[in-house]
Amino acid sequence: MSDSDATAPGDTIGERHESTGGLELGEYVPYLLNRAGAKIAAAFTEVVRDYGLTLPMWRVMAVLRDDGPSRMRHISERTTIEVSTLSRVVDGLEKRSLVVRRRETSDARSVRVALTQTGIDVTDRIIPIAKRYESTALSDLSDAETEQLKSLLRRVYQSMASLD
Amino acid sequence: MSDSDATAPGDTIGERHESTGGLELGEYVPYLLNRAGAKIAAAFTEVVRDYGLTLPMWRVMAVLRDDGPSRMRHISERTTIEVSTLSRVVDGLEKRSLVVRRRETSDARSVRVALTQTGIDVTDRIIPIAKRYESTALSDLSDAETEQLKSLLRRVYQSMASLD
DNA sequence: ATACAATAATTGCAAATACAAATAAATCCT
DNA sequence: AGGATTTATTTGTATTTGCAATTATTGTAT
Repeated sequence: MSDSDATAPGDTIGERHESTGGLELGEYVPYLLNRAGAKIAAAFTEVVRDYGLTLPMWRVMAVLRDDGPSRMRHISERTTIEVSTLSRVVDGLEKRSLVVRRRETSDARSVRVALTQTGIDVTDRIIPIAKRYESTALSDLSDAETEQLKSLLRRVYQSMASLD
Repeated sequence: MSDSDATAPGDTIGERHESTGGLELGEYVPYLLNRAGAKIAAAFTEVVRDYGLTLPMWRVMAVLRDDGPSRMRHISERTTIEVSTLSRVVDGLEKRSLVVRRRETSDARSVRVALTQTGIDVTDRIIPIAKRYESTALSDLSDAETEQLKSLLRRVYQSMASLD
């Protein structure tokens, strides 16, 4: 399939830089990745807003539901939210009684964040919607292609993660 | 790697639900997408900082290099940067003499943003670095797999874009 | 044990961001 | 043509973010 790029070749104004210079964004993986991710994020931001949540809040909750009570550092790594930012996101969740912070007994520097029952309930109410959105995103892909995509994304992540 | 997995099973608040409940983040495409994108973005943020640029600034410049002089609306769509935010990003680029704003002659509501010669030069100096980072991200993938990934990402984007 | 570096989380603060309102110009309608 | 409507962009403002500094605790070396 030829690329369905929105770039009209016969643009009237301004010179184009077709063959020379450019990055060819339509072929540039970081661009394609960001674009796809941003679209899904934008859509889901609206969903969680109906539950009084921001997207970062939801991401934290999803991680806690999946991994169980966790330390800030762990949540930060899994959500890609900076710890300092995360600290305030958790403030918000705590204020809404969706999570509790508790000092770790084994290491008093650490904090253990856990969903409350309300937090679990809210998360479980949103999860089916999240899955529906995922289905929408993948609606044009066969099951095999979906698995292929997941695998490729994991490998790209690994390659980048090996840098730090 | 090797996560601190400090999940104590006998916890009172927020039990773990292995097979049930959770979203299985490791299988959840929006998560994988965001994670891979965030890693690349983080890495490249450091690169462009050496050029006195933020990542959004760089994205705008890359679009302008690729598409030629463009309107705000167009740049906003291509970069997924909100127009109001974009307006201030362009302010910054203009202050650095990397772009110029000019009123469109055909439609005086619109603004045409164009790279200056300096802007072109800076962009062209960063592009090879961008390509190197892309190569790193894709270092584990064959050429065929890379093409596959691009195609899948385009199709995911299309499916989401068809919602609005 | 005692000082010294490393780790976990929070907080201060400046910069970046998003939403809504304002401004300005083109298009539509009758 | 003239008033209402839509479109393109900018600005006001409250919120969010990220970096650096701070606090508290643990690990380590002597």
